Amino acid sequence: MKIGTLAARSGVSVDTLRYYEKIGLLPKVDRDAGGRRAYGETDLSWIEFVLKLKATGMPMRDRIDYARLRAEGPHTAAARREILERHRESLLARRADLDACIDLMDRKITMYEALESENVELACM
Amino acid sequence: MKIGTLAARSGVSVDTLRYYEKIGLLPKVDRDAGGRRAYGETDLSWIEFVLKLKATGMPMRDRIDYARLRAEGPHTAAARREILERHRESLLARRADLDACIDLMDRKITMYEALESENVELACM
DNA sequence: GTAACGGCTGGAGCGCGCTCCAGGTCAAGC
DNA sequence: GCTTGACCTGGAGCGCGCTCCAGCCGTTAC
Repeated sequence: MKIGTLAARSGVSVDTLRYYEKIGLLPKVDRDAGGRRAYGETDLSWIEFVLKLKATGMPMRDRIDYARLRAEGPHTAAARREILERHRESLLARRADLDACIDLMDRKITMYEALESENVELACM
Repeated sequence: MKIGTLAARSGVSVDTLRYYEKIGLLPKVDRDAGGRRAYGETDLSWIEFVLKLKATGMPMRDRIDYARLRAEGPHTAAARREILERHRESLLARRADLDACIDLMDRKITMYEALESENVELACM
């Protein structure tokens, strides 16, 4: 699969794919006879996984570290697992924050409802 | 309270506080005799609230919209409530994404554990 | 009185994560 | 064979959200 196809299938632009390769987020990929990047299905799954890590807020440097370890081979498995475990912890913390903020939204919304129905004045909304 | 005190108490830098005022995230504040910004406790609570909105991913433009409505007065309460309700919905969606990603981390971590203990080879980690 | 500090303004600079461009090569369709 | 278009590289540019700076003024401590 050529870079345009991968871009279409992954939703990542061609320029961004080349940029990701440059910074080490994607492995150096094989080239065809004409020097063009030739991707496989594995590359697509990898990008999709990396996008998930990104979407859940894993910092760029951790994603790059993880990618580098993956490129180095199977003997880095333990280090990769550690990165994922740290990320898992941060996700749990973020979920707790999110829950607290959802509660806050609920309380604020309730205050606004009270304010609208009773015509009460409240400071600092 | 002067801007340096507010910066220390809110954890937001002096420069950033002035920047926030410039873009409308903080209301135009009263000045003392010497032309310096004089903040009250209400300003601090407002900043803390805005930081929470930021921390949970409310886009800058929504925060600014909300701040503008707040500055306009109590008759904008309904519009402000709507912004909070939209944000609440997005937080619920984000929590669902987060849960899915935590599951994914758990599965990947389990795969790594299997890989380490059984010395099995797995593609695309 | 004076030095030092904190605040003021307007505007430039910066780091991140792309995004775009010039100028070229290569290959597939007609 | 020629056109068209996708791909190549290296490097410049950009928008966001600050962050820093010059040059100035007022207040506070000694």
